[in-house]
Amino acid sequence: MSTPHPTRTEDVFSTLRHEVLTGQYRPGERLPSERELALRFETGRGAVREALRKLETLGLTKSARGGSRVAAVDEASLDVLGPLLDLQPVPDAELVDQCLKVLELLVGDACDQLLARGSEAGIAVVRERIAQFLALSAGNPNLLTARLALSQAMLRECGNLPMRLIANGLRMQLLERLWPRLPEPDEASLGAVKALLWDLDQALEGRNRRSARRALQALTQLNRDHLRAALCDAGATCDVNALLPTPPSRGLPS
Amino acid sequence: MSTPHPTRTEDVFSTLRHEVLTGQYRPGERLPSERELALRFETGRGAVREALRKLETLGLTKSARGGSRVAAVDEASLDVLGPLLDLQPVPDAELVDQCLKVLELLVGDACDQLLARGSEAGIAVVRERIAQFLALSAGNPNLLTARLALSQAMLRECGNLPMRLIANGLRMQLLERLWPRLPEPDEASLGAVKALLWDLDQALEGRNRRSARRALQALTQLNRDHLRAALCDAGATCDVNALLPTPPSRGLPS
DNA sequence: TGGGAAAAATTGGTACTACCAATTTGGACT
DNA sequence: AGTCCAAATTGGTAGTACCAATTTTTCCCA
Repeated sequence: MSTPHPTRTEDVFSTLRHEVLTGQYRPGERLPSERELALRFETGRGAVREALRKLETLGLTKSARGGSRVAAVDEASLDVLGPLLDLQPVPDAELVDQCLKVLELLVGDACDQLLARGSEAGIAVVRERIAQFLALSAGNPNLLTARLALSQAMLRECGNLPMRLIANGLRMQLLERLWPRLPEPDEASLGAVKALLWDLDQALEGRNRRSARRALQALTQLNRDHLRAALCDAGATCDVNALLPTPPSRGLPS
Repeated sequence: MSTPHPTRTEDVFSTLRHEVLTGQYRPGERLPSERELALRFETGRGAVREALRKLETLGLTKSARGGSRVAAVDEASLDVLGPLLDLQPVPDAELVDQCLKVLELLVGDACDQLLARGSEAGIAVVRERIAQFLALSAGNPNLLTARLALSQAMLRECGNLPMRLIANGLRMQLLERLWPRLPEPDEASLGAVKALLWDLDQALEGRNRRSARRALQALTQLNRDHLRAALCDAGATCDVNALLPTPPSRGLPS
């Protein structure tokens, strides 16, 4: 929003997206006509149309002859999460936590599937990632990258494509916004993480699904707590529902 | 694919999407120029550009001055799942099963969160949905709708927005393709479902998270088995990886 | 006065042209 | 071969014109 957008289409797109997400147009309401929008943004109708196609693909609007209408937010694509986090200067702690909860769920199940299928190669890959992380010392800038590579490997090796797509999408949108705010791990917490990772490694070696699950759970809980604290310190709000425009009144116009 | 697309943009979009998903362009490879595509589809460059914007929003391509390039499939949005299912006349049984597995995971956790938070109103809503289903008899065409309304209610009431977005997206894409193939529940299986739903209802009343979890798990397992059988009978393939174009060669061009 | 059908204005869909700026490509030169 | 520069290519934007579907308004008749 502060940086000038590289293209007019992107400008129109992100502005309209923001306006829809902030509820300036209520679900089912008509959007201004393309010609009006072109006039307002001082651009050609082509750029406006391209922006509308993008909104439509996100599931935020429906275009048809006679006019475009906005859709309810929870009918939208997962990809609106990022913009939703951008609505406030500091991402909403509750929403971030919900995302992490879903990620925890997915990674946990991925690990379970991995062990259940007994994919030797997959387990080996994941364990190698763990080893790579454990080899890093505090202050190493690659710590986060290594940590992410671990969960990514787990999701890849579990063989569940939808799971991978979801996790990738979530991670992308979160990372973009959270990277600068991620708490620098201090000695103590890094030690805790490493201990848990060591547990996880042992569980993987012993093909112990319950232990692995427990270690992963503790690991992500640690992450969630740290991140929530960091966000709240930064003055984050903590109420998802306040972000959403008008609770869907039953029976919106088709 | 069989039905003629309502607009030229949609035509170009779905055709290109199909070609990308079937691997006719390898990840990182350049797409034909907009002018070439316009020529090929016998349409104006505007329509082609709108289609490209949609592909870009899906995460399947990246456009920049100098040319558009296709991205790796697992960097795409969750919304490519539907088209991915369309690659074959009968949706791939394995992929569908993976989707259901994720849905099961989400609904299960939603139920857990619901009980954990002890939201009286939410629990009441869900129990009402259960009652509505139990009131229907075999052969009633609303059975499926009622069944879906149940899990939808659970996801809505659990208060986790990302979860709702994911589940909605998954369900939408699955339903569109699977609705005509959904197995008509016979007396016996309907009875089993109703018994499990009754269990679930009891668990909800008693705020018993473990029982609820178990009932839900059994319920979705039933669904998965039925659907997989139906798809395999219809001659579905059963190998997700065969669907994906070229396993991502490490280090694709930026 | 109310309802409904016809006419007018609006709107999205498509096509075509022209020009700019960034990138890519290919060849000339060192 | 390696480098650099210029030309061709490509995406981004602007503008116009027209069509077909939809919406809105108008007006007539019961």
